[in-house]
Amino acid sequence: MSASRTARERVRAELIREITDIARRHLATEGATGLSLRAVAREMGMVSSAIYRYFPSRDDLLTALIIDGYNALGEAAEKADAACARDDYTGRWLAVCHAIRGWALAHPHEYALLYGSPVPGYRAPEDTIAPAARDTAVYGRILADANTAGRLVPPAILPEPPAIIAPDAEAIRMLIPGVSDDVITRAVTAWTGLFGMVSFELFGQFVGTIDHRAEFFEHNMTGLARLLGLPA
Amino acid sequence: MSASRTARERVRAELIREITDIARRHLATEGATGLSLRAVAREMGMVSSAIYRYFPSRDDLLTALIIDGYNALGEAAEKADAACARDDYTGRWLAVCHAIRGWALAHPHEYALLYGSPVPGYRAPEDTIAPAARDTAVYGRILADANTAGRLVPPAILPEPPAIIAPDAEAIRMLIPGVSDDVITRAVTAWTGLFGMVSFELFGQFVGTIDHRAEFFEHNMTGLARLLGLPA
DNA sequence: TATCGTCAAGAGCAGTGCTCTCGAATTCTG
DNA sequence: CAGAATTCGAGAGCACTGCTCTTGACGATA
Repeated sequence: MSASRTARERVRAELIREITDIARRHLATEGATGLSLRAVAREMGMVSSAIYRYFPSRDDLLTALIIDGYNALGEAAEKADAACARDDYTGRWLAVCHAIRGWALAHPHEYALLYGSPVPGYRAPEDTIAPAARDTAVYGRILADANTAGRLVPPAILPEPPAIIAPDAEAIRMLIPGVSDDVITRAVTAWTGLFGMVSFELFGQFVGTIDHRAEFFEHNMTGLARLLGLPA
Repeated sequence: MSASRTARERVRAELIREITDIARRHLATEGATGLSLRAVAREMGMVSSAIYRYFPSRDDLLTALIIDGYNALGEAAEKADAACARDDYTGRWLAVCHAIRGWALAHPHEYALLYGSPVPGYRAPEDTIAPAARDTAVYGRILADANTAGRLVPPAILPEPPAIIAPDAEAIRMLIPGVSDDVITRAVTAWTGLFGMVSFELFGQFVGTIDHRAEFFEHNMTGLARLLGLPA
């Protein structure tokens, strides 16, 4: 009986996959607000109301795309990290930076969906949290590895972090075990700096000022690596 | 004759102001995609088509709001800077950081319009470029002042910027006259780091990890000040 | 074979941006 | 000052959106 049941479920899963594929294509060309359930249905040769059998609302379809996006970005980061020598910590950091930037440039609308302004009226459900942490997990592992190898030596140019942020640091330490609060605040600085730079480039803030964006990015990420205390 | 002419123009200008005011209120509550010309017209007791006499399209209304937003943010930065002692360069930088973060937290949807994902199908016209540079002008002045006073001493922990970014640095030097290419790349790092942190906080990336956001922000901006070479 | 759940289709509601036309008011001109 | 020209608000209408509800058909299950 489960055979016939899975038969139904299989065609259902296949349809869901087809919907998300088309939706992702529309998202890539039109952007988030241009994503229309009716247009997706039209392309599938379906009537619009039929889509609602598979996605109860537009937001649910958006959620599926967001989860896919986080996973794709996380996978890109993982692959870039895996291609480096394990003890080349700076190289791993830079590889992840370039992977994230590269993915963002290749999928601007998807990146905007993940790290841009939240879609109004849309509230990210719990399901998106786990995949969202996939790239930061890669990042944390690099820093933790460098730290345990004794290769994370932050330059003493910063004041000590205030004691009040200790609980926050404790939470972040789950991703970067073994490091000091000082390293954790530096890690947040570098991480936000990375995405700040990618977002500025992608959202047009560099138009007219910075042309050699890859080189500028590379240099700045190297600088953040130094601030983190990664070896030169 | 110019009196009667300005009579018409005056009521026209007044109506435009009223439209943008209502639109800004709607934007603040509903967000950019929730901004509806018909809703604005309804609130004005106008019929929807009449709005098009004043704003040829929704994008034009959006452009007006964007320009207003850049000016409001720039003014907040200017005021924060002006309230500091001229030779307290670190204090001025921190004041501008907090002003920008404060404005962003107070006007999240407007901030998203300026620094979030670009509205799909919307192309920023030339008119937005000048107001957009208002806050960066404040920033550049602080660094230039510190530099001419000999109080900008960047710690020697970074490699030299590659020669290929020299033309970009030259363009940016218009905002921060007199500084080296090295300082310019650091300035970009700090500036993108500032907005990266504000965007992360505003767009929900810190939910569940960082709770003491003001303190975390303050500490990280202080760190970026050190990286810039501003005095302790 | 009869039943029951799943599904696509269609109509319909309320809303959107935007265009067009048509009178009325207002401004400019002779 | 009268007539011409311009500007403006109102209304209807087009094509589109997300979403709901009902209807009828198909296929799996007992």
